[in-house]
Amino acid sequence: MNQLSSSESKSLPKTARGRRTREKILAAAEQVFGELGYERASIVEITQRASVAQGSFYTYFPNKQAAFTELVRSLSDGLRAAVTAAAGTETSRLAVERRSLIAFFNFILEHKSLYRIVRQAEFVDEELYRDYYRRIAQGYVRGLRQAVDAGELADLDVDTVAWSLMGMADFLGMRWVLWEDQLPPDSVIDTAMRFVRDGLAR
Amino acid sequence: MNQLSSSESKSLPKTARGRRTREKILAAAEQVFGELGYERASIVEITQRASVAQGSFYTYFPNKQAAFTELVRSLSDGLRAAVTAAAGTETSRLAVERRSLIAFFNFILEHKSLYRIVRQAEFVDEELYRDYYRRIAQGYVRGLRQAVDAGELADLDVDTVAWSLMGMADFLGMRWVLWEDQLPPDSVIDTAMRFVRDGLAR
Amino acid sequence: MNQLSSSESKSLPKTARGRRTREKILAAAEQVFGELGYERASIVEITQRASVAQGSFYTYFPNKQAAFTELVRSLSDGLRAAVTAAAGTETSRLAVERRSLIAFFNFILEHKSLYRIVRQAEFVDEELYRDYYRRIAQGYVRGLRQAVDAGELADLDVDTVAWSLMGMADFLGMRWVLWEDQLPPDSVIDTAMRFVRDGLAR
Amino acid sequence: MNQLSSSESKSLPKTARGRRTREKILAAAEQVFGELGYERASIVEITQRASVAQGSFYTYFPNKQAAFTELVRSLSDGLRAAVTAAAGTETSRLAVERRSLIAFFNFILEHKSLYRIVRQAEFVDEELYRDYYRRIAQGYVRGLRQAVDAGELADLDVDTVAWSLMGMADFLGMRWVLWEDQLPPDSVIDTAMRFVRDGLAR
DNA sequence: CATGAATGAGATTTCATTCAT
DNA sequence: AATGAATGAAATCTCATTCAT
Repeated sequence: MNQLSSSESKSLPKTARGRRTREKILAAAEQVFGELGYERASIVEITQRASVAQGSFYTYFPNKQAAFTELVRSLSDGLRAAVTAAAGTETSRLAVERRSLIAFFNFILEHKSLYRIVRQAEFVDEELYRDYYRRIAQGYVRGLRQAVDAGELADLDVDTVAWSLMGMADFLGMRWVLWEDQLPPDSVIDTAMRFVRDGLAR
Repeated sequence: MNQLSSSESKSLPKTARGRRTREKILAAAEQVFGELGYERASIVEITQRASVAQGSFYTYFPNKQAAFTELVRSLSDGLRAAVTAAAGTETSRLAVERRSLIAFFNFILEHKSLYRIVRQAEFVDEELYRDYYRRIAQGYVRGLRQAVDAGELADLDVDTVAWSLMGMADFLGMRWVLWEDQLPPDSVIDTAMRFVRDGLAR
Repeated sequence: MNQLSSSESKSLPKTARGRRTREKILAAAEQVFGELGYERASIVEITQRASVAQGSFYTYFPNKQAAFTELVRSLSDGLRAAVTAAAGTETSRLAVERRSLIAFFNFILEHKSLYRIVRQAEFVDEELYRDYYRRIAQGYVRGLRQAVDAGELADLDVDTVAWSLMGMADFLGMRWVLWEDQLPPDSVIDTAMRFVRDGLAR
Repeated sequence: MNQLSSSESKSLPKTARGRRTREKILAAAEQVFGELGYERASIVEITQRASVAQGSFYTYFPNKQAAFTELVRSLSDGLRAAVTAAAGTETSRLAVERRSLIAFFNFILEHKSLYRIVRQAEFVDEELYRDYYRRIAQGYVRGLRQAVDAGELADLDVDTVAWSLMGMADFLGMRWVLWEDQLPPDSVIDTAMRFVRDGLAR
């Protein structure tokens, strides 16, 4: 399910040493893309931070874009995994919502590059970018539909709600986690959850 | 419509011919920045589309970034003006909210470049980018605070709500207006407004 | 009929200065391609010899290949013009043949790069390369056909003869002009012409 | 068939396995050099086609050029052997000439890479390139001198004639064998031979 | 004001060759 | 002998910006 299926990699390393080098490059790429954006991120910068020669980049990636794409995919997978895991055994939709939101905030606190990388994706590979959001929306839709079916929520248009909730989370994350470099205070989470609870109530 | 606070412009043109040239360049820039993103947009491309010589760009803007900044400012102003105007004489917060939302959708339908330009701004001038959202948030905050004070809404943390509403609108606009190139169907707007109404109800 | 029809040029210079620069670059390119071959010829080397900045190359040619192509075309045109002019008012086929041969030798003595450039063309643009020879062959064919029709020559397969004569001239030119940097001695020319005379006699 | 005078090879393989690997590499090199030319041919491409690791190339050749040189030598030897063998027991110069020509056409039909490889040689190792032609010319000269001495041919300058004949053969081969991928039709060979016969007649 | 040429820094990518295993 | 990773120099090309006319 994860990035090993990514067929865009030039050639997956066959030795342990190779694997290590590839990881170093990807890690550096995450940093640099996050800091400078796709266009301003240069292979020189990436390889320097990874402490490898410029040419080594091309041992593992056919070009700049491929590394970027792999990064987006891998972050996207990581985020969805983290959020899914967070839901745990909760059953009430609202409890799941709260935990997911917190998991999301935690994830981006760890990977602050995510925001900037995803937003750059819009200009690098539009489909990739849309897919990122579509996939997250799908998660919301599935959860919401179940809850509606179970009579737990009002019978709203789940698509609209999914994108609304995603927008909320995204902007709260940007405002507090990204810009202030901290988890949002409880008051924010409580307010947001109350808003959601009532907005979706039957 | 555009306030001349833009102090980064070299010198505003004095002749009518100059003004026209400047406008042509800015219009071309909006197109090109929107299509290609800041980095990939080139002065050659902009001046070609504007049908002026490359050098003429520098008659009106000290550099690429200045033109971009002015564009962001001008779009930002335009958007806020449109939304404010839309509110009109409505008094109920919800009615204002609905009209604003629709005005927002209309504006970006006209200026689809707005999204892409604003998102590029993150990598060109971070302050500019944050300001764009902060200013819009301020508008929300003001309105919400009044409504809360008037007892029209529940006593929620207005900051959180402002960013949530902005996120909702932003994502719905992206999903329907930007990606599908149309105003969202009524069902979307209705669902969103119901959600807001109940979420904010006392 | 000449290179002004070459549509591959990025943009023909509009000013006198521009025209001069373009010429300087082409002249340098002829040198460098001739000395080093297409692949080893670098834009740096070309622009240095032309005493212009690297970027200026791209003001006049979209890429390395375009400059090369134009060069081949222009040399090809030059050669054919020189040979045609040399024939002058001679009427006997053999006299024309002798003058053409000498004109050919003179031309390549002036443009020793021609050989090497044309041979590189095989790897740069195969059609271009073939055209070069086909066009020259055409010239031979036309002349031969007339002479045959006039009963001046034996009724041989003109195509075969054309390519044979071209091959002879090419190799004699390579052996004496190119490698020894001199016009072939009279003995060579006389022998060759005697060979041709008898070989083609009725 | 290949003489091991190639002193530039690192060390000839001692095991059978080694010999096989070396051959695989050379065969691949012939292909790749023929298709892409010397500069564009890459070691990666060669070793991939030979199904060996990149490093293995350097087990058998000190560098790219050495492999190329060996290839040229080996093709050159092969060609001369084939042509010599074809002459067989013929005694008339013209009969020998005809058989040689046909043998030449046959050889290049089998080794179409020959042309392209030899022409690349001009830019890789000029001496090698000249030697290739000089050696072939020598063969012609020897044969012609004998025929002249035997009173079979007119007393022409054999050097000039040798290079002329070589040029003819080369161009006919290029035009029909290389470009049309077939042995030249009989009419071509007959015309060429008639031309030679009369041109060289006493 | 407007034009278009000129500049040169910097970016991506390729590839022969070396080296550790 | 063979493998595949690592290296780094060099090449092509782009483009914001400056300048002469």
